[in-house]
Amino acid sequence: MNLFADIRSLVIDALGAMTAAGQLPPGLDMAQVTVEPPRDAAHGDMATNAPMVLAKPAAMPPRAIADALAARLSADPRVAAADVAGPGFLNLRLAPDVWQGLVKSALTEGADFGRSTLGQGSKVNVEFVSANPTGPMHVGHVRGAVFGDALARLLSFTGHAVTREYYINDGGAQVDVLARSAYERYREANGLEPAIREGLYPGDYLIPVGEALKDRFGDTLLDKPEADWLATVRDFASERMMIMIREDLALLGVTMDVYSSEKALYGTGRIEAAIEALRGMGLIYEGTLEPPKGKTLEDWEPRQQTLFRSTAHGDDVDRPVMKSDGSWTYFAPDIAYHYDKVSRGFDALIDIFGADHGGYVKRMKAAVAALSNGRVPLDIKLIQLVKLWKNGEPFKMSKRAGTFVTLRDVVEQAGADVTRFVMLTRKNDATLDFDFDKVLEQSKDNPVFYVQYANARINSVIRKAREAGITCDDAILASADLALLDHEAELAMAKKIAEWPRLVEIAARNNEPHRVAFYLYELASDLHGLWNRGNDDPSLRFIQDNKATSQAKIALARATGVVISAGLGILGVTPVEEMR
RNA sequence: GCACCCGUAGCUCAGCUGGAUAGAGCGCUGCCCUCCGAAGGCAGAGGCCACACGUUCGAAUCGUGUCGGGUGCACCA
Repeated sequence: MNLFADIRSLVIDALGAMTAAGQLPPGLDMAQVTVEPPRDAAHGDMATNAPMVLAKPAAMPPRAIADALAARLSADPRVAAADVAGPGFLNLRLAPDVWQGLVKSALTEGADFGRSTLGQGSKVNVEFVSANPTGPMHVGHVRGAVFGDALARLLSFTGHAVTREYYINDGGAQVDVLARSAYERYREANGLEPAIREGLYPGDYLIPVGEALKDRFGDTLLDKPEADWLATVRDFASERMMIMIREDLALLGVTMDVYSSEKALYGTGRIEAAIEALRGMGLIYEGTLEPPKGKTLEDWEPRQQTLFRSTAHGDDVDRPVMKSDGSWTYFAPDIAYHYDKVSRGFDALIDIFGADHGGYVKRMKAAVAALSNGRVPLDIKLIQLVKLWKNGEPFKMSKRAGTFVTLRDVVEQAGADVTRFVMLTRKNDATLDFDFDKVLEQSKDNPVFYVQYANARINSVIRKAREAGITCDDAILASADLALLDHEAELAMAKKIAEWPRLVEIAARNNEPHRVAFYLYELASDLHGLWNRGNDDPSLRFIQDNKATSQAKIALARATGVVISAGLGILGVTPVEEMR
């Protein structure tokens, strides 16, 4: 149930009736008509801009439209008052039983309250993490993983058919480096001195890989030229790395539906097919790029290459798909991979990249636009850096080669729930401070705690009420006499709950899960406020002497809890029942 | 030089598809527990929404330009 959508329908219907009655000219476009909460609650419960957006096309003064519309809306029992304000705002005040009914809806719909059909079952592919399989996940990956997972949950909740996908970058030079690094650990496992040269991965995490190589191959790979073992060790090691990465993701509570391999694209003709598809559109040509301006490259020389005319779809310069030696650039398999996603029938693609890949956005969008004939939108969300803090100072990665702050470090220190929530308390394109001390603090400084505390208080009320012999099952609460919820503070709480379905849709439309985190904070704040008003005014306490009154008030608390649980569910955070 | 992101209270940040007197937390001042968890709440002070012009009935929001900060810029992924 989305009350804002319901009232918007009411407004649209009223406008239609006005048109039929000759009060408005026919053929007006109602798409711009909105119903939203006014900025100031004193203005009413909902406001519509209809008179103002229709004034010009209807060639009528906004107040005239507003007056007529107000008269019609007032006839609906849900509308307690319709006031024209300012230049032509129409402020609606809804009857208390609308809000009381909303509390009931939240209880009967439970975990489905706020669920939306916005996506209409459209198939959305969310590609995220996609870390190179060369080592454990580090802190830089965590935010992208959390964001992608929360976005996937949000889109599922709003009626999209979501596929979570990980693109394994196992086709480039970095997996060869991995292989050479693992080979040295293999030599070490065989009792030889490893030569961890400059440019190899020195991390300890490869020691067990070396031992596993020894278990599998004994000493048969020793003293052989690289060409004999490189492919074998590379496959073995990158497979090991992926196992480790999956374990890391599991620590965060992130799972993938599909893992796609870059390497698997080579030798299958799929890269060639994608490039040929573009060539068929006249978007592939042989040419030479200009040197970048304003930046002197000492070794720059003109090169004849195979280029993708990405400028035809909004990019700044054309991009090479093939190196001058005839091998593919990294961009070519990426094109093929996105071509594959398009041909799998997705209606929309979302890529989640680190902010350092910003320069890659236009060309990727150009490729998808071309390959899908503009049918499939690609949204690329760039995830900004996370700055770690500890003891009041920046927490630096150690300079010691190979020791960096891993995902595991973060999760073990802060916990998955806290990590996830905090990572989502900022827009994806703003840098985020992650303070190890603060995130574990039990105070309202810490938004995770604050929201969890609200939920714990709700559960505490229900516990106490049950001890007092009051039945508190959702079904019972939903059928309580909610007309007893008539205090302005209680109705305000219900109004905040009513915003949830609307908020979810806004967040989903913009691919912005952080809005959920901010909303939950506000919801928790309202709950804490209501709770404390019970100190001054005993009639606002949730548990009363009268059983029926108690149930009505507990129903409100429980409805709040339903939304907190649903919201935390989208963020992938477990609601706590009790604070410890 | 070009592209992308950002510029909102002392600090850290929200702000929807343009809407009314621009919000929250921290910090500062002062209050509230014989009362469901004070791990909380209430109130106050604090703003040229970087700047200029433009579009509009209306701009923090859209457009152009300037200034300031970040990031990325040929066959590395």
